Amino acid sequence: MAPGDVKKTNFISQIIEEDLKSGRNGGRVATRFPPEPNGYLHIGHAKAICLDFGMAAEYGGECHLRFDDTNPVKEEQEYIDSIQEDVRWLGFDWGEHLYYASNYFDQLYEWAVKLIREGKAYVDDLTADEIREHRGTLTRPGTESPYRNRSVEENLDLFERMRKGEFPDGAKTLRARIDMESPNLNFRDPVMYRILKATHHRTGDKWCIYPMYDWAHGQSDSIERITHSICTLEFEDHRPLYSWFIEQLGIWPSRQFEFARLNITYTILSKRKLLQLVKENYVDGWDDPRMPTISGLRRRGYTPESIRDFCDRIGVSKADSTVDVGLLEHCVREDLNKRALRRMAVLRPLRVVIENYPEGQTEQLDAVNNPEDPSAGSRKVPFSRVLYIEREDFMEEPPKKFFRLAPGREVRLRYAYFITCTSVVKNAGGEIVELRCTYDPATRGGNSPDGRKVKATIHWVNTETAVNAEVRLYDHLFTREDPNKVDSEDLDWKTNINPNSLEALKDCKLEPALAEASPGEGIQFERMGYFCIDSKDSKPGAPVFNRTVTLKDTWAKIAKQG
RNA sequence: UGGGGAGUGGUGUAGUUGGUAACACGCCUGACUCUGGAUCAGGAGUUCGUAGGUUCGAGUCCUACCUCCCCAGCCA
Repeated sequence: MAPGDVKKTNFISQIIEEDLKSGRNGGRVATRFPPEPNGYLHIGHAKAICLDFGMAAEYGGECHLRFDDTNPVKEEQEYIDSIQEDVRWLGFDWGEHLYYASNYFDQLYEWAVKLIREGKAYVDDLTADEIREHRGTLTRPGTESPYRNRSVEENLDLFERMRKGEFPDGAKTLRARIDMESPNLNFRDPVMYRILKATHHRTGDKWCIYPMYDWAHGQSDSIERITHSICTLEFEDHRPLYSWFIEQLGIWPSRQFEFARLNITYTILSKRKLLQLVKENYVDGWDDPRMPTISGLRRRGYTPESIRDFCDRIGVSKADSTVDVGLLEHCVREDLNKRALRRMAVLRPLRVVIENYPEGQTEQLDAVNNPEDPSAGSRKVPFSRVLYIEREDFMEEPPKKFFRLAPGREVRLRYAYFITCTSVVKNAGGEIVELRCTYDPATRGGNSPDGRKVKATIHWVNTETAVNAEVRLYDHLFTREDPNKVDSEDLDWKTNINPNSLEALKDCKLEPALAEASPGEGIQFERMGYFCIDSKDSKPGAPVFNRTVTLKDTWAKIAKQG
């Protein structure tokens, strides 16, 4: 945050401040980020992480990382590892506070027994289908299960035997005994435990009954003395149940607060759908640079700072909304502009021969590393008679607003010389294969002693010393602003996948200094955008670069308008 | 048709004792520039979902209505 900026507040921080003022939790603030380890974290989670950890940090509290691992059939160690890596990479530290809901299985079991003893929970023999039928509908009340009024002794015995594994999966459930006519469906005797004879990634085969979300989450918060349990809007209906369990148990009163989840244009943020993209090979994996996952953004070249800044700017509210993906892009540009070294790289090469430049001669020219940061210094760039320039920087018949190279026109080669195009060489197919130019030796370094101005400066790479590379250009993964919008019912969101979201250019020419680029380092290819080494596919001697984001491009805008 | 939420410029948000709406992104001008980048200066755009009401005065209070989102997993 720049000095002078006003600190951003949101309704959550206001609640915390009021609680602090009233001394509600003894002046203590504890939050938690509770991912289920069934997928990789994405930018939507980053919003939650920034909020959870951010609030704790702002008010001198603590934020726990707690894995909500109550469903062994969907959860894996791989996800636990990636989640920890991503949270750390984003810049947050949970210190000693790493927990698992599965740590509390024993306590949860005891509390369940307590509720059974008090007649507030019972073992139900209804099948899943029957439970659904008995639940009623949104407008019709449910009906009570015939097993609802079993004796405490019978319930205790049955529950114990459920735990011992005497019944097959799905044969019985433990349900809270609340109100089958409640207008809030969550109160119609919610299932607390189901039988699942699955090996848990942490508790192994110790358990064959596993707690449901509603029964596990609030109690876990309470055990950890979480003061502000922040979650997304779809859990609003669960809040009364969250509080009900805590109240019945008489345990420490954690409270839940809900905010609107993040949506971004041209982006899908649903773990289920992202998993589908991975499983069905629409992308290269969870960390495909086109994915909105933290690992995908990292591989794409986004910085943790830029993601945090983004989360800061979008704010926190309870209104459903969709953020323009352009804001995310703006955040990386702004961050990278300050720190990225500038380099020259020609993505779509066009040969240029400087006819009046001595054959066999090479000179080293000075080039600034970062105009935004004088301390970044400068480097030498080799120049000689035959060069590459960007194909799109030349037009044989330029429209009025095109300032770059054209027959008879003079432009500046960045940090080098003014050149003038004298002729165009084409192949049999009429395709331009080479440009013949002359240079003005007096403009060495890029300035003309006679004060002559030129309308454009273009980048270039010396042919003899060029490093060959593959460069991957990315576009939005979806063609529609709202990927979930389809024109007819028989189409699904996958029909909106952008077939051109990846363009791999294999014949790119880089200046020599780029041979030493290291992964994780954001680099600006002058006039083309910000790029970084691909952490997976790049090899020494065969570099692969990913385009993080383009530079703002006024010409592209003009060209598009026609 | 039950319950729970939300509606402020194109987008996201701020607006906390009611006093004629602000910030960011985007957009448009211009200046400057060896990146059509960056930077700087300026500009357009909202009357606050709708209709009433209270009040000298309402985005802020009241009433009614409209629209959108979420909930009928032994998922989280």
